[in-house]
Amino acid sequence: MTTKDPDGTRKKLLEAALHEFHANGFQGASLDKIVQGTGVTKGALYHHFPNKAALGYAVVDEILRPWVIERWVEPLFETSDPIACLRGCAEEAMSQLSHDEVCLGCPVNNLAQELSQIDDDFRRRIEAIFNDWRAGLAKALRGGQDAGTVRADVDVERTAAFIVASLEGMVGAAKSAQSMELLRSMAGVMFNFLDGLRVKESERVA
Amino acid sequence: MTTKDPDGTRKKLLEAALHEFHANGFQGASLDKIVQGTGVTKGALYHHFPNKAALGYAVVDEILRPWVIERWVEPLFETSDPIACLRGCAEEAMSQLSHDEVCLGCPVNNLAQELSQIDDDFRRRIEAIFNDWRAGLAKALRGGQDAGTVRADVDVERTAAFIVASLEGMVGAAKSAQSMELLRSMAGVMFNFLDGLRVKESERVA
DNA sequence: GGAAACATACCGACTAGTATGTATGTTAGG
DNA sequence: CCTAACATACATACTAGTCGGTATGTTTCC
Repeated sequence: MTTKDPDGTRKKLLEAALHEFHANGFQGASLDKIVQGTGVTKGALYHHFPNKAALGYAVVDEILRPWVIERWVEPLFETSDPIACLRGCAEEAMSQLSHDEVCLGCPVNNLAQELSQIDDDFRRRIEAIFNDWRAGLAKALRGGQDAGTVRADVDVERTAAFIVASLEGMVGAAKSAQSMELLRSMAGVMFNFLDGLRVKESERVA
Repeated sequence: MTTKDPDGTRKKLLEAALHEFHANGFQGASLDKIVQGTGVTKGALYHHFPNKAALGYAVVDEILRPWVIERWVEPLFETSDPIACLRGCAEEAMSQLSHDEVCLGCPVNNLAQELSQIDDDFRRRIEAIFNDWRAGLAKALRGGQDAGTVRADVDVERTAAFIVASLEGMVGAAKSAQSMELLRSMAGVMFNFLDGLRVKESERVA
């Protein structure tokens, strides 16, 4: 230890924990391995977090939630064409995904599926992320309706929920198949579905 | 122990293991708890299965795989309207789902998401189930095209993959939200999507 | 300014408990 | 009577979490 750096130590622990959780799940994650990777010690870990669960909660709240919002929600804030915007998010996410990352899946959904039934505090925190996402997407679709890019008969809340669930399902399927190709195939169908939500040129109100 | 019953013992172990895995995940499952529930002892367990992983593999191969095939694939075998058939499967599945079961999610996808990255033998076995499902659905869609119920321009393989992934994603989202209502909402959007795959009445070839 | 008093950050060996898996003993049945 | 089927007791490894102790900062007060 060269010098005290509480914020840095905390951040290192969160990052290391995220990777360990992503790779092994929360239950499979070992605190010893987490601290080994950072050089930080267990004493420091328990100085910053009262227990393993609290470390997990902090990872969800302080890393995953901002990450999802930044990548998937904020881009939708000021667009009149949410469908194109969403497609852009998806394509960017896919383009940045390595083979290894495909095999690891979505860290948020991994935790959701592993822990929802086991730890209700975990579940609520993760659900907050999905709620933000669904709400942001629904609002953007609504905006698209106002702007005339999205069909008026689309139920924005339900459609948003379906889209978010499908995206996570696709990532999960690709993870299980270890196949980026499968992910891209399914994305193609999803994009067709999204196009089906558009106002058709022939129906366009000038 | 009143009498010896190897097949029965084995089956009891598989059922108990399935429930433990479903409730706590594979890593979170305890062999002691599994045997406690059945009255069978640990010696019997290790007589029938060399280790915990083998027990898990057997659950996937001998319980989950037949279960998925029976519920989701076989009904598609002899139908000329796969879209209606699939919808029927989904609605039946939803109608039989209790609140607790919604919170537990799909046992197949739970294991897939938990273990794909950790144990490749697990992953391959689970992937075999999804492959069967996707292939069966794709074949049925193809049959629907031949029968004139499904549009000819539908890419059956990719669409099948998307549908399976979306279904699992929806169940996973409902699990995280602990909400049957959300599941039904998303199902409505899914059914609309499926209807979009139909040959429209106006385009029907007599 | 400087030292005492205190607070925060961090260290790492240790404990108690639990997990899977094993070794050995007992029983039932062809 | 011999082997498969089961039971019990135990070994071993690993886990989360603890606790006494140390080092670095920060405040207080003469």
